[in-house]
Amino acid sequence: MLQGHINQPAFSLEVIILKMVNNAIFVYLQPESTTEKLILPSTHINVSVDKNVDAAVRRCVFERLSCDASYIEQVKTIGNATRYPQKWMVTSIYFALVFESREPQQDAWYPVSTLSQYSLAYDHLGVINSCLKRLRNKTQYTSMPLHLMPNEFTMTELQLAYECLLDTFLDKKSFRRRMLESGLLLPLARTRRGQNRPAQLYQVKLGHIIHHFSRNMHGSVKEEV
Amino acid sequence: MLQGHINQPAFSLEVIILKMVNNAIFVYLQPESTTEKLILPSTHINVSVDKNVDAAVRRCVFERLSCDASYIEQVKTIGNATRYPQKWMVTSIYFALVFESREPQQDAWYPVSTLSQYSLAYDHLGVINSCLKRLRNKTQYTSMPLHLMPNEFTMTELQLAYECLLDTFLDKKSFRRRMLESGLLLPLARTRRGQNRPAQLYQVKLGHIIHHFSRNMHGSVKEEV
DNA sequence: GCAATAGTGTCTGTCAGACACTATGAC
DNA sequence: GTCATAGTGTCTGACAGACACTATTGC
Repeated sequence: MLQGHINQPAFSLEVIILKMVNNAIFVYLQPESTTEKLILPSTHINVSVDKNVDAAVRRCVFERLSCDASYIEQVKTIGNATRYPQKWMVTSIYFALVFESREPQQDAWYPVSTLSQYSLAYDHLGVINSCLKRLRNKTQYTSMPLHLMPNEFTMTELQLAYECLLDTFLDKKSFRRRMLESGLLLPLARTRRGQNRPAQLYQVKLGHIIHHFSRNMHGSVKEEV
Repeated sequence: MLQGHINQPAFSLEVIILKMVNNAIFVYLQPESTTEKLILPSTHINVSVDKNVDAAVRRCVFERLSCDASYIEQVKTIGNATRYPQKWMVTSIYFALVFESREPQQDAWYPVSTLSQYSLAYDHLGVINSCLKRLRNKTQYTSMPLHLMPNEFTMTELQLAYECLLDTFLDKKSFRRRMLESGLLLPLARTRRGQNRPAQLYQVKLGHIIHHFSRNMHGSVKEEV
């Protein structure tokens, strides 16, 4: 294992890679080699390859998924002597949103709603939960969930993404109004056809990073089933 | 200078210490020993003293001001090979809000509005500005400025703090409504007397960290003078 | 009384929530 | 026609902004 200078902490990165498939959020985890417990993908800075920390995070994602993250955000940097045994370690935690349409089958994707059923190493369950909390918070007042969407999507699909993150129902009219008036979406000349009225397809406008709405969105609580 | 392992970046902390005196924000800066340019206070983790990164930040503040920070927040962690010459360095940037009533005279406090007149080392001016931008953003929808206040304060003093951070005028009625309805303030049995009607004194309720309002506050633009 | 600042009453505007409504496709 | 989902019209309620008003002190 890499070690820092004797008097200096080592530095590592951990990435919470999230994707959404069929209105459920999945996180990418891998078994720890010795204990078989699940851990977050992690890497160290490779000073001869990585231009900066963000680049190292994107490398970490690409090495595992062979696809680029739509969005990465630094959540926090934790550093103490106790998180990992016998080592004063500083770790920057990131989340990475990716769009990947493949079904999250037997491989390394776990639905975040059922994480407590698995055995996660260290404090990784807590770290994931605090990041999800942040993502959910930001979903209330930003356009962040746009980064979980495919290239083309309908308004209903976007609304389902928001609803899945917030775990509430949103009103269709309010949601459309908010999104359309934000000017973030580009209506395409195409529609998605089904057994019903065709739905307008949208794209995220070029250059979008994140939009901060001036009011929060709450929605109505989903009933317990 | 402390160095990380040959293949690992070194880790450091930089702290933007802010205080408010007479409705102006001041930042604590110190001259770099060799160039006399101004730099942010900075420290390295001392693995035998610091319990965690936050503790190291508080130590950094205390060593310089002999007082505790009211609030610290990690802004971001920057890491690359170019910010400091010849060294792949990872740095966590924090801001620390302190209340200190002493006049910011000849010593190390600089009004943030005039920083461009001074010569700051490296990218420190940019780092300070991006942190201030964040503080200003959060001032629009959180109770963060409460941490810049003394133990007891009037509603008008609090409003002036918000106005100074946002650089806008706020409506007195809306501001009072928002603050009082938030339930964050404890009215004291005391008033501040002057040449006018005495003003109710308030204290921040115990346990307050930060409150997120459901709408932004904008205010009206201050006229150019 | 006046000056100064504290604090209120109340109207408007904006936007989220609610929810009934219409529109357009497949069949 | 029916069913299904897309999309609209329009009212309400919460809360920020505007601004004129009253209240309480020192002098």
